[in-house]
Amino acid sequence: MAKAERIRIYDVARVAGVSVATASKALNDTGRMTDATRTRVKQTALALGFRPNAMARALTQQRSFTIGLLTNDSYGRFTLPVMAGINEALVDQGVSVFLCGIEDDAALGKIHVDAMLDKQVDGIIATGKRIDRRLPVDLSELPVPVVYAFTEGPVDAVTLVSDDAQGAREATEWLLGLGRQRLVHVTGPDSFASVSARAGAFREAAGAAAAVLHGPWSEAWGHAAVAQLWQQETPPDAIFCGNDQIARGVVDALRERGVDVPADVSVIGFDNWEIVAAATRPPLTTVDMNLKELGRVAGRLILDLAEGKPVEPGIRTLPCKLVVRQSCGGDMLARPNRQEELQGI
Amino acid sequence: MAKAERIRIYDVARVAGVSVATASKALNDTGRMTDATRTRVKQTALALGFRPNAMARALTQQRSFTIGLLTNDSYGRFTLPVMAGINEALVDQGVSVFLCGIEDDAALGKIHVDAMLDKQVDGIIATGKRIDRRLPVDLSELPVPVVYAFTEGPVDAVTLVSDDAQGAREATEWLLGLGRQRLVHVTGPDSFASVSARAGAFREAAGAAAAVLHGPWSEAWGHAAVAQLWQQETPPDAIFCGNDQIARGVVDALRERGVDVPADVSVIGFDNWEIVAAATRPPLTTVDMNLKELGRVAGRLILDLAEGKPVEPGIRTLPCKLVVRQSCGGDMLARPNRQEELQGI
DNA sequence: CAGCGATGGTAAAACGGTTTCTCAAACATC
DNA sequence: GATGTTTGAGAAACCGTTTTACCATCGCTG
Repeated sequence: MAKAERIRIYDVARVAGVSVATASKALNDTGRMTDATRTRVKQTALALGFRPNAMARALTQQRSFTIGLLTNDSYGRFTLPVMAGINEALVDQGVSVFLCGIEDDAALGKIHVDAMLDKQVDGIIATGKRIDRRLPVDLSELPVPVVYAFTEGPVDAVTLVSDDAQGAREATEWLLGLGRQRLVHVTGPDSFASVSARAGAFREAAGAAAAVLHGPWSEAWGHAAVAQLWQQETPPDAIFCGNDQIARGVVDALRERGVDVPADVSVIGFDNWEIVAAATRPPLTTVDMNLKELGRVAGRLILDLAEGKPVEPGIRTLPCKLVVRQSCGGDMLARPNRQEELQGI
Repeated sequence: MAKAERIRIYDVARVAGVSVATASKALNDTGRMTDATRTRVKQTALALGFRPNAMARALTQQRSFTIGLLTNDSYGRFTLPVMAGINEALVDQGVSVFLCGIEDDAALGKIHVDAMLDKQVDGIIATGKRIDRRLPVDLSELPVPVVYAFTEGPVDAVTLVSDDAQGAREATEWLLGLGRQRLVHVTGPDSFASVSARAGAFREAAGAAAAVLHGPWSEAWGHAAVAQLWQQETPPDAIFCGNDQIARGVVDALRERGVDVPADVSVIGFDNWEIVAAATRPPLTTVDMNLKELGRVAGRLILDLAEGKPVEPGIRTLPCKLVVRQSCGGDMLARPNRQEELQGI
């Protein structure tokens, strides 16, 4: 903890033999001066190891280069990829991110939002664990821009979601393309908007008769669903699951029954939660919601908003991507961009 | 986005009929004035919804009420609980946390640390995914205090770790207490310090002859270990695993073999990574490293340091706690504080 | 050579608070 | 009633930048 006296712009100016004003302009590439002066100032700043005090700068510029990320997703399963994307988009702009987990506690939410505003964040990104629920805080009358990513916001807000329907369609078509005929969709509670969206797309692609089974978002439900399905005379030859945990349960249950995945049955998951998808035997083919990209876009949007650039309000939908592993079988070479997908693992 | 003009202390002063200086002192409970004046100022501030600009305040006070959290744990498995604890400790002090994931990228680490310093953080907490590895950045000569939590730091630093040996001992003794006789420890690579610490404690408690098997930190290794162990004439009746993923693999492999958990074999995991531990069938009894508490302590320490209070350098070790679920069997009632443990799930 | 527009630079005023210093009035002391 | 001593409050300096306004100097033109 060497309490090295921090260098101020005043020091740079003195050493370079100019006024503070000139130093500031030199370093920010603004104002007019000879090239000689500008480079001289820059060099001394570099030599002295000068780093401007972001607080002082924020005070005049009305820009703190700081944003807040609000989430109620305590496992970080959705938030962390989003956060990674945000950081990726903002780090070279020198923007830092306050992360606040607020669970579903409105009071805690208010405290954190107030703290963020006090600290003059340039914007707030709201995110969560569910696309059709709101955070327990009202962000609609804030003095800073807000972007909703993977969580519901007011109708006129800037919102980012992943394309559940398209993801489900791709998964279903992939199964059909493998020659599977009896498709079933085992998914979460139908109170979730994502569930209906995915189920709808599944039915459209697989035929209206194709069964959709609802249950909790758990491995246990995957087991139960298999038990139920294998009571029927002709069990399915392909199961598209609403998330990776259900898919894992399904795969495990099938193995216990002696049903071969992927030889007898193809299974596809949803989320590409690597820790589950990769540990399943065989590793899960699954739909990736591209949350990192979603985070990147959110970061860029909040930046644009902070800079006053015009941003069209409304819902932006980002495509999902099928990540092919080994739970479906079939001819992987048929897939044109297979290399890339395998790398995405 | 109602761009409501933010109220400044100037406005409060004017409305309350005092000078800015008096207003400031009134609100901060400093200086001398009649109680009447003080409360009048406070009331007007409240009525106007005044919130001080944290940047401006930081500039004079040399305190930003902001800290940085640096991590290379991209899954957030260890970082999120730590972060939750930190937040819990700091939120009522009005401190916000910059979260920066730096992977193992030294350049990225430097960028983020510099950004934090520019933003005048009051301190930095370093954390990671491994207790015996350092982050790829040197934090030893920083102008702000640093606390290392669940990651290695310089010898004279303030460091927080969980008590691997004690956790392993408790797990082992629990198995012995259930009457198990042939204990085996299936764990991670012995290049990990935690692995040796736990293995050492295991051997001490279970007898020097008790076997310790090393492998990767994966479910697959759990399966492999069981295959290996059940080749022997007398397989173990209790398996203590180095993490929950291995334990999950072990439990699954045993079920596939028709070995009953917990009737025939007791299994204990490590980490209490709920998403794995609770989904295992039966749910895993496992050692919780109390990372949230670790975060709380880290938060308090960094605050003390920031306020200049004396903090003894050195390694602080926090106890682990056994979380009892159903993978061990035995008389759960025997455990005195069982209720509490079950709630901890 | 007076007049004028660039050019290169500086002094000073923000930004929004806190803190130190100063001072008049009220009060106590002798 | 003259002389300290509190007490309450305000003026001004400060924190470290950016930005505005201003001012020399210079080269050019007519």
